[in-house]
Amino acid sequence: MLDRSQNTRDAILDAAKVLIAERSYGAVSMRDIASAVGIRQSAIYNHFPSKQAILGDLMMAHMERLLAAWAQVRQFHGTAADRLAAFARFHVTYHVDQTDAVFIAYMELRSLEERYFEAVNEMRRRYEYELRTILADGIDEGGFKVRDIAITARAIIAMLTGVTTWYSEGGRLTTGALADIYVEMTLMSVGLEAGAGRT
Amino acid sequence: MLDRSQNTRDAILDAAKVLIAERSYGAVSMRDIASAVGIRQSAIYNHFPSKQAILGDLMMAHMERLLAAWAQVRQFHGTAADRLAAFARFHVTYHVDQTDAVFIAYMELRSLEERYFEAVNEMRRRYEYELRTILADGIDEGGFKVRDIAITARAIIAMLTGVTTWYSEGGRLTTGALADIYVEMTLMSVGLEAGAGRT
DNA sequence: GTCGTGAATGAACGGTCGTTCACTGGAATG
DNA sequence: CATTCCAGTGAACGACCGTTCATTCACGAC
Repeated sequence: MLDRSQNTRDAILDAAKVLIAERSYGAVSMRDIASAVGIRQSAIYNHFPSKQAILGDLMMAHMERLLAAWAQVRQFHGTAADRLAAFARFHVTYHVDQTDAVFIAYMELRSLEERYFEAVNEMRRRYEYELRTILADGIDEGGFKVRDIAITARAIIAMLTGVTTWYSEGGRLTTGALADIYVEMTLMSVGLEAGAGRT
Repeated sequence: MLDRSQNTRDAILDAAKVLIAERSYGAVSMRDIASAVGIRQSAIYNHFPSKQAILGDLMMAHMERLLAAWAQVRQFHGTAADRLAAFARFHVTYHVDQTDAVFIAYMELRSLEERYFEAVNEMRRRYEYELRTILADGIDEGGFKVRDIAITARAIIAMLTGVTTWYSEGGRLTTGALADIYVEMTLMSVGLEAGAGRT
């Protein structure tokens, strides 16, 4: 049965995600992961060829899901301000639900062997490029005050991603209210008035 | 002679800082650190009681230096916009020269045993409080558009600290020009016009 | 009912981990 | 010159690491 195999595989990925986010890749052993799943460590090798492959799979899957989710949300029409607001809202709301995966993606890049590293980095570039395009359009349309597209894009992504380092589910704000604040700060950070970007 | 001991101790801290930033705490062994210093692993125990103590010392020292450096720069006079600009400029220029230490401080918090963790976290809170005070003053004076002081403070710090994840010394921008861009984005992110904050 | 498939097991491998300890040797002190 | 001091050594410790492998066992297909 394919399902049984897939279930175990997913359980391994889930357990690894939580454990690695908690303790870091180097501090989590195959025995830890196996024990969290309820199997012996040797059984993991029926699903993954190595510990590295688990980390690689985790990070590749995370970036692929991120790009796919954004592709479903992005709009090519509307003003650059609207699209920037949409990007900021998407980034915050998507990341807030995936703090473990985000943490690993930003933290364990250096633990990745080169073949995985290159692929993950390429996807990060593609994602950043989406924001750069919006910024460039906003400058062309006028209205955006951006001194350096590359730095501004990274600054915005760093600001938005920062939410994952302190957000906890039981907080005083709903995800929507939280996103509102970040959207407004993002718009203002490129010189737009608060309230621009109606999305 | 106290000097010889102190030199070795500092060399251990320096080597550990570079190695841990490169590979993460869990992936660096006492043998790695000792070999980078040019001694055997057992000699480290003449200077530190444990591997944890090295990490703890590294992070405590980093936060203490950060707070001390800010204390030397901060001004109590001037408008809130000026002080916000000064904070942003300080944060970027200070962190750009210490990417290893910053990386470790934000990355290996979870690797810290509780007694170190609490102390380091308390210093982080103190630093964040400095920014919160400026934001609160800016709201009182009028001119700052801030919806939530706590979130805005964290968003700004995340944005500014992000510089350490991609900055490399041979880049196309001088530190000053880089800081200019971040200062402007910070000011705009709280609703000030570009060019406010003359520092 | 037999067979093939593949997930899971448990023991074992060579290696590395953090840490300990009896020791050595050279410099500082009297 | 004799003594104290301590950074540094090298071997060893028990534990744990990622990985391998012969084996077991439950299952769906014929």
